[in-house]
Amino acid sequence: MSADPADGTTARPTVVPGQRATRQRAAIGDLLDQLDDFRSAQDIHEELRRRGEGIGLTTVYRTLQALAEAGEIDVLRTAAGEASYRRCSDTHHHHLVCRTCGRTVEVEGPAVEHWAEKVAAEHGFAEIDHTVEIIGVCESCRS
Amino acid sequence: MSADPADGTTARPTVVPGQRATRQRAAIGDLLDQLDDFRSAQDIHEELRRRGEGIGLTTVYRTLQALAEAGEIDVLRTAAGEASYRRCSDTHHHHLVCRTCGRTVEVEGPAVEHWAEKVAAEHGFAEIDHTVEIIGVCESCRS
DNA sequence: GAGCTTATCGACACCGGGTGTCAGTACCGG
DNA sequence: CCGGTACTGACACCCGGTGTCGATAAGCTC
Ligand SMILES: [Mn+2]
Ligand SMILES: [Mn+2]
Ligand SMILES: [Zn+2]
Ligand SMILES: [Zn+2]
Repeated sequence: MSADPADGTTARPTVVPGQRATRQRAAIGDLLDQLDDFRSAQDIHEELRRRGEGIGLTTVYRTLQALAEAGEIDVLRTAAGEASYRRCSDTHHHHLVCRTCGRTVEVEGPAVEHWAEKVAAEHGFAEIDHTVEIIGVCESCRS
Repeated sequence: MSADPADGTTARPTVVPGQRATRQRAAIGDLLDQLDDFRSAQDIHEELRRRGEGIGLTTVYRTLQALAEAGEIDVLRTAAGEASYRRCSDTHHHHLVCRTCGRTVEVEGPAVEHWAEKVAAEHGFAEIDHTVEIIGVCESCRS
């Protein structure tokens, strides 16, 4: 989970040169490790304050964005258009989310990946990116 | 394309009882028929005004939403979180969109549909819905 | 450890897409 | 042609998110 020892081989830009390790960033990182479904910036800010962390909402917004941009966490938009974040495994995957409780399962499928690339190529599109999310109601929410 | 004759079999609630046909709705519908990539409510409003239609932005927002909710048009969210609309074919499909010019191609694939259902079932999820969008750069935008 | 440079923080003003309100308008069934 | 009511749209407002900028504090140097 930590990073950047003296070896220059692992190109994990976890700590971009010039990036500082602050109490606030640590707090956000720790919290993300504990949560396991997608949460909005405001949720996270609220939870941190509840736990007694002094931290500003602006900081939470920007830190989450930076983490997302760095690929350390995943973002997805709720139906309302709000961004929500979650620390995921670092392999490519998609999400199966419960629309009631928010429970999230990481899923993957070569079938989709191939399909996406094939379809794009057939239409002359390049530099492809794709979003695939499945939303439904989980087992426990149905009882 | 039209609907609701006297037969009670086709449950196509295109014109919900109590819904009125107004000049504004007609104008929006006509414009949507002419455009063929995703446009925001503001784009559509602007274009209508340019063409001399007197119409309020609020009306455009609400009409597009209603059309989307009725399944008559598709919605998708831009990277900026803005909703954009397009009249599509009425069969289930997904989109291949150019991130430069917005050119849109409807695509479909049984492979993805099956995959989504299988994955959901495996994890005990029901009442599944899914979003699949492919974004890239189209051929002409690359030259 | 002190000093210094500079990334970061965060209160606050602000932005912009979208929504609630409500008085005025115009469909449309009778 | 009329009346009831769905619809319209100007306007105030909501709210997630961003720009600003003085205060703060990492972390490197000596
Ligand atoms: Mn994929
Ligand atoms: Mn599908
Ligand atoms: Zn659930
Ligand atoms: Zn293009």
